[in-house]
Amino acid sequence: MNMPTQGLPHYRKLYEILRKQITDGVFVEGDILPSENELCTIHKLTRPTVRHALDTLVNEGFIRKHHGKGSIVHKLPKGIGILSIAGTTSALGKLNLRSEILVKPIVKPWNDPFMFKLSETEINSGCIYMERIRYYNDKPIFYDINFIPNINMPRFTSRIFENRSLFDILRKNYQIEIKGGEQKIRAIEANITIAQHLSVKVGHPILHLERKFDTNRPGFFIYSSIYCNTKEQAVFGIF
Amino acid sequence: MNMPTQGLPHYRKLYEILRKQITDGVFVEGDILPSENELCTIHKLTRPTVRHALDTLVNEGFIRKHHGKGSIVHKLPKGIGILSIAGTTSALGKLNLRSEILVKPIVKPWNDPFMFKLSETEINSGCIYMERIRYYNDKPIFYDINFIPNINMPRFTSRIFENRSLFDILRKNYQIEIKGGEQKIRAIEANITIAQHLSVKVGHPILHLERKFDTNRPGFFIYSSIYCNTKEQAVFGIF
DNA sequence: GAGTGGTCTAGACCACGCA
DNA sequence: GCGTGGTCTAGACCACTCT
Repeated sequence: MNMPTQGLPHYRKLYEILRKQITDGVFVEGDILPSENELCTIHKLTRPTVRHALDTLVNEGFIRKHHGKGSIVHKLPKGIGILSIAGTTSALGKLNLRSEILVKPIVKPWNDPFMFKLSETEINSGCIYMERIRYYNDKPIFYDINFIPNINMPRFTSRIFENRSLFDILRKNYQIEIKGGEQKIRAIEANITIAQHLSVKVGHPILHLERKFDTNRPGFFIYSSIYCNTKEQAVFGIF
Repeated sequence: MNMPTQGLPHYRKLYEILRKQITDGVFVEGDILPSENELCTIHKLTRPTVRHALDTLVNEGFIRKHHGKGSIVHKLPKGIGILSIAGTTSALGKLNLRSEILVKPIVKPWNDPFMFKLSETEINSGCIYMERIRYYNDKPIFYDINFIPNINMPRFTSRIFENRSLFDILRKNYQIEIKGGEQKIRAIEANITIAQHLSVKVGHPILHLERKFDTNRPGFFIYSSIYCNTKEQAVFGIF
């Protein structure tokens, strides 16, 4: 399940260790992590390296630092965290997240117009298209449509996605890492399609996220259009 | 208008310089910034310091780094950027943003229930409450309600807010800096109050953000509930 | 005063992109 | 091959918090 820490830079290894300890409950909300100097001696690293790891945890909202006190574990979000989440950081509460493929990956031309500006290369290659529903506590919460450039993605359309993270597959089979991204956020009314997929009435307010992910492949971006029913569960973000 | 750079750490000064050059158009989308080594010699700094400044710009979406190439200026968001924006980073497109006070700051007890859990100290102190409408291109886009703990905030209720940033006033008059925060995001239907303030029909889909800001004062948080009409302008975020 | 995180220096070696 | 950013070391001094 977990990725091996071999080959990763030191600060990343330490990050993964501490992150796991927090999500596993070794450290809980309000706990103080070992001090930077202690982490240095424990892991045989120097302070800039340790601080790099801690900075990442701060950016992702797992800890907060307090000058003169220490690094304090922040409360884990109670809602569904899909914002500000990138890289190996996967959605929180994933134990309760189940996904179901609505449209299996197929190769087709890009939608026109598209939500983001595309490069010539992207347009000429076409895209791999798939639709998914994600359930939270057995209720359909997310209906997402994904667009992946059809550039050097062998056998992608025949892979099994059920209950597997799209980003996990991209990382493990194609060595594609998500480095960041941007998104447009809107509140819209559910149309007939969205209403059916999310089990709501037509006209129900829906959160719409249009996202563009940066990857470690230059010029290679992943796009998602996500419709989210926030009636019972808010989407959670940090900044 | 601009804050003086005296007293700021070196990496922060360099950040402010580069950020201004980007927002002022000295560097435009696609331009490559001077290399890290060049910035070192220009500003008489060492690489970790320069990198710290660049890291901040990356986190806020102003630049992207490409291994072996350089730091490339990212396109500035076209929508309204109020997510992932903290500290001295103010909203983009602010030239077109005008704000109007709906309810002048008054001291009152906290709403019960409140959108976030409050500490005993916060509850016992009461809060400073104010409501605002913000216009984008002369259309009402944001209706926001702000809650500030009434702890050591002399003369706050008599200050002039019209067209001034709340965060600017907090920084300049009370030395309060925003360090980060968290938010809950929902799509809701406009009720009668929201509909009036944002000039939409009752039932119109509205983006609702409930935000909690961390500050440099320990235990001191700012809270905002923001209703946003995203019909014409999406809200923009980076991650 | 002791310990914490915040800032900074002055180097080093590596992997990547490009000509 | 060269310049770029990515990682890392081994120190240093300061400001803040708590006792």
